[in-house]
Amino acid sequence: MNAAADEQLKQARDEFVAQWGALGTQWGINRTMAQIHALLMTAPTPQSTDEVMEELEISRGNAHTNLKELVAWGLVRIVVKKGDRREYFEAEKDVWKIFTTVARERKRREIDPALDVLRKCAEISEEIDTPDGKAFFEQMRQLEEFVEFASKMADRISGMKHGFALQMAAKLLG
Amino acid sequence: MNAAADEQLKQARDEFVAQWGALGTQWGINRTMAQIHALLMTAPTPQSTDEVMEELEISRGNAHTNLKELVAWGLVRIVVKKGDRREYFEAEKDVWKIFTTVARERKRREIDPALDVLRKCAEISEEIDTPDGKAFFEQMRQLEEFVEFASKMADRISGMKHGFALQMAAKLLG
DNA sequence: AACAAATTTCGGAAATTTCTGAAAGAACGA
DNA sequence: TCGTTCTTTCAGAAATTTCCGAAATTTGTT
Repeated sequence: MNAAADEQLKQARDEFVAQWGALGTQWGINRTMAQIHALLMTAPTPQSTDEVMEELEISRGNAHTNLKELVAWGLVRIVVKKGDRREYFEAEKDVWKIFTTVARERKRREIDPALDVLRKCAEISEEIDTPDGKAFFEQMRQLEEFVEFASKMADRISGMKHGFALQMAAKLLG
Repeated sequence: MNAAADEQLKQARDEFVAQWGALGTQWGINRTMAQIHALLMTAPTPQSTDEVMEELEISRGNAHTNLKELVAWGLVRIVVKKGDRREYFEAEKDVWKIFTTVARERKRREIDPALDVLRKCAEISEEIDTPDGKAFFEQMRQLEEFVEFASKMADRISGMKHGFALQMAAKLLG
C-alpha cells in the first residue's frame, strides 16, 4: 500500500510547517501563527483545535489564541460540522486571495497608523518659521504624500481580481 | 529671538522619533533602529554616535549596533569630516529612494528565503503519488509561482525611477 | 613606540513577547 | 437543572529579543 507515500507526505508537510514558521518570525509575525497557517493551508480537510495542538505539540491556549488571530486576519475560516459541537478551521488556499487579505491587513496595521503620525507631525510643525523648521515640515509632508500614495495603491491592488492583476503585471514585466 | 520656534521644533521631532519608533515595532524592526532612522531623517546635519546616544538616551553599544545596521540596510551613509576622526551618520531623505531601498532589502530577507522553502517543498513532494500528495504539491507549486511573481515585481518596481513609477501609478489610480 | 580617541564586540541584565496549564465561562443535551 | 464538552481567558513561566556597560581592538597622532 501507500504507507510509504503517506510517510513522505507527512515529512514534506512537517518541513513546510517548520520552515514557514521560521519565515514568519522574519516577517514579524509569531512562529506559532505561521506554523498553524502552514498546517491549515496544506490540510486536506478542516482541522479541530485538538488536531492542531497534537500536530504542533502546543498547548490549548496557544492553539486557540493563534487560530482566532488567523480568523481575525481573515486567513482562516471557522467551519462547523453538523452533529459535532467542535469548531473546525480551514485556511484560504487561493494564493491571490491570501495575498490581498494580507495586503489589506498590513495596510490597516502598518500604513494607516504611519499616516496618522505623519499628518500629526506635519501639522504641529507647519507654523515653525525657521529654516530647520521648514525643512522638517517639508520632510514630513513628503513622507506623508508618499505613504498616502502607497495606501491608495494597496487599496487598488488588493481590490483587484487575480486575472486583472496578472494582466497589469504582464505589462509591467514584459 | 526664535528660541520658542526651536523649542517647538524639538518637540515636533521628539514626537516623530517616538512615534516612528513605536511604528517600527509593528513592522518587525526594532524600536531603537527606527528611532535612530527618524532622528537622522530629520536631522539638519549628519550626527555623531555621541549625539545619537545623547538625543535618545541610549548606550554606546546600542547606538553603534543600530547605526551600523541602518548602514547595512543602505538607509544611512557614513560621512567623514576632515580634521575629525569621528564618523558621522546621515540618512537618505528622498522618500522614493528610501522606499526602493527597503523594498530591495525586504525582498532579499523575506521573499527570497520563502522561495527557497517553497521550491524545496515542491521538489520533495513532486513524486508522491496519492491524492493528498498531489494536492500538497499543487499548493506548493502555486505558492511558488506567486512568490516568484512577487519577486520579479519587487525587482521591477525598486529599479524604477520615481518619475516612471508615478506615471505608472497614475494609470493605476486614475 | 607610546598615547589618545574612536570603534567594535560581547557577556550578562533587562525588557518584551510568547506559551503553558489550569480555571472560568458558554453551549448543549439529557 | 445537572453534567458534559468545548471555548475562552489569564497569571505566571519560559523563551526570545534588546540593551547596557565595560573591555578589547583599531585607527590615527605625536
